[in-house]
Amino acid sequence: MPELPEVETIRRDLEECLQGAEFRELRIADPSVLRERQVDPATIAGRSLRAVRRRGKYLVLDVGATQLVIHLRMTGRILPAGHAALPVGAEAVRRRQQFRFRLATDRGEWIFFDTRRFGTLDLVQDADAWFDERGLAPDPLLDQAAARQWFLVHAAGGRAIKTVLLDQQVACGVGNIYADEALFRTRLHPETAADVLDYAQRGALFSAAVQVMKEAIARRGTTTSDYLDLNGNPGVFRRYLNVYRRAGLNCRVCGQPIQRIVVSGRGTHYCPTCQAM
DNA sequence: TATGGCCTGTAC
DNA sequence: GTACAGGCCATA
Repeated sequence: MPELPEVETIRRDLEECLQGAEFRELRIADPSVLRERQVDPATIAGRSLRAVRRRGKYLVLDVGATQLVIHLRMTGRILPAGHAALPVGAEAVRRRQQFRFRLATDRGEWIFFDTRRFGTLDLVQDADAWFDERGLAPDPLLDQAAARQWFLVHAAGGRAIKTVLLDQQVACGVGNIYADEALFRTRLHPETAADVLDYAQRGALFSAAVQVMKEAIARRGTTTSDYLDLNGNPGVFRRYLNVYRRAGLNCRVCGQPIQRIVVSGRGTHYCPTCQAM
């Protein structure tokens, strides 16, 4: 599922192929994709793409007065129209709602394809203000010092540290894969209460999260099942994972089997020896 | 602060 | 047939 490294990979590719492109049409095929509508979708026609930005797991297409805020959630993909990974024929008809919106430009057409239809599109005037209103944390890569300070202050309370790490108001961009990996690297048990950690431990956890996400970007992200980049290719960071979806396999550090538990409703993977409570 | 709902494809 | 994948939001 796309987390910060996967979204950043898509952002870079989009920037490379679409920066300066002129938009012709934004066609909403599945109305449920569109949440916030501060701007009429018709107004993007004839405008050119100024920049492609990202904050956490949100992608932002900046068209001047309009900002298209895209969230891929679990199964969202952005692919060129006609790509082999898209269903065709009767299958495409059956799954037409999964073609959630289309973006036609003078450089071709792109499809937001989303099997489970959890993804969202918000049309807003000022994406950063919109994120701030929702309490989203600063981006840990774009604004590392501010995000670190924010994390030190907000990673508190009696919640499990894994839950806190997944809270986008505390550390934005971290999802289930990189939360488990950052906790492993910091040798923290995922159910440790956040407020028993001192500032040094919180800082180390933040650094581990940033580090593992940077390494993942260098490998174009992690594909476990659904994620594909803009060209339809998977990310290859999966082979460097230490714990995520490795339950029953041996820990690469101590050789003991990796365990799977559920923490706030999510599959959580850790080494009981390296990450003793 | 914790849970259920949103969704559908895949694996047992 | 059932469990599971899980980011985010609404609700209790």
